[in-house]
Amino acid sequence: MKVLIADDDPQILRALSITFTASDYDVVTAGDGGAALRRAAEHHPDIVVLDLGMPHLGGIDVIHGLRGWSTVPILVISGRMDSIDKVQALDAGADDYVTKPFLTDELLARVRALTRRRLPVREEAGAAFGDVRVDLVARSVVRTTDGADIHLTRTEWRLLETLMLNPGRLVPQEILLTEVWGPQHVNDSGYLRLYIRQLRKKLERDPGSPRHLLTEAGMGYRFVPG
Amino acid sequence: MKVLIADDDPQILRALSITFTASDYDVVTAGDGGAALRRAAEHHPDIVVLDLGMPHLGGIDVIHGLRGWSTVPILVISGRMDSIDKVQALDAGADDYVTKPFLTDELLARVRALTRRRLPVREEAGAAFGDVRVDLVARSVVRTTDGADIHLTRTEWRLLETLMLNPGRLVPQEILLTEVWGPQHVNDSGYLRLYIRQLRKKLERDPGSPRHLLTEAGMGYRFVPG
DNA sequence: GAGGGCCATGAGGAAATCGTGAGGATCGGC
DNA sequence: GCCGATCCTCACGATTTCCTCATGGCCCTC
Repeated sequence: MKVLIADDDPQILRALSITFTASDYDVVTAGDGGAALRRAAEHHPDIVVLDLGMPHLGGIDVIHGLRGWSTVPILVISGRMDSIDKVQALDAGADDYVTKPFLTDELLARVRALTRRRLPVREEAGAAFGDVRVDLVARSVVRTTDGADIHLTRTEWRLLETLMLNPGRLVPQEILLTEVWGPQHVNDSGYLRLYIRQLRKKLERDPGSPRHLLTEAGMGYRFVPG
Repeated sequence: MKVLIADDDPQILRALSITFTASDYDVVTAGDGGAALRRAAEHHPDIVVLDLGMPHLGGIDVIHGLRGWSTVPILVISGRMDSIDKVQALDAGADDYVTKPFLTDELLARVRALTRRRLPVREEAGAAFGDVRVDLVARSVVRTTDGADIHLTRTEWRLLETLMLNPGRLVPQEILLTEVWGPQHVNDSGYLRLYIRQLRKKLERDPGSPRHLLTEAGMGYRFVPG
């Protein structure tokens, strides 16, 4: 489980890092709003812990920026207890709001509550098709003919996940590029083609004439289960 | 949007009912834990607002009971600020925890944040007519006679979508050309005829005498569902 | 019944898009 | 620093998609 912590106070940043690391999270940190957005696009965290009071690009702006392309849970930390701030942050797209000072136990419990929501969606996610069985939660692919494990890289997983979470639906190139390579991807689908090929090589019975990872020229790709 | 409010204090129950009703929620109430579980099973609310301090069957028990069969978002209200209570409730399956006294605005914002996650359940836009069923969201066409997938190209989709979003209405050529080929299209409807033909070939039972993609000479085309 | 719009049809070439192979850049572990 | 895994760049056929062109039918007008 990966957490992105964004705070302009180095001391708080450090304290939170230690807290989350001690609870077995992978921690990514950002010292300002711009860095938070870049880190999020780069690392695809499972949860974002965000200080509302950052200079320049503020917390609300970061929420808007993230929500432009991501549905990652966002927990806001703030020193301000005003109702207006809370409402503004929550309506901008934040999922929870904690005021300083807060207790570590409560923060961790709220993070658990937020990340738990994602799991049930993915628990059902996964499917068997062709010669393979894919488990998106466990991140494993098994070939059903001989039981061999098939290894996918990080980028391959992100791409496959985006496609498999929309079974039967056409997923536009733009969406795929944004989900896998972040919002400021290069507008060239060169590497998208490359990774589709990789997936077909590893998952399709006959990569030359795919039956489950289909191309729709000029539009995008489609995952067909079964 | 339907909310279940569970509290043993009739006064709070009434106040919350008024609050949520004023915000256009359908309100279901329960005065104790047992009633809360029964009402939830009966009414399938979109969100549950739960007081932790109910006698007999307490709030934690209700959370456990609900989580046995439902993933409905649960927001807990409590007079106790102890960290241990919050952690216990959140880890039992609650999604948010608010301590009394609280502001109405904040409560409503938190409820919005919790229910927002559920919305992206895609609604199917499309229609069935003739021998085919068209899903504009998934970008798929299935022939109902034999279940075969019918493939449309990008331009064909854009044209069909423009027509289907105006069911029964005449769509002028000028509108179609602008929607499909952009504002500075060539003012010749040569390719418009071509793609109408393509769509008829793929969607109409008898492309020679179309029943759903109709020509109105000199004016435009009309999509007739059914 | 001749002529002119307007539309349907068929075939074929231009252009965009895609699949493929080879190879260099980058990153993290040792 | 080395090495392997991973990620990305580039160039070239192959395929799909898009559009042009030419022909013929229908209907209305004159």
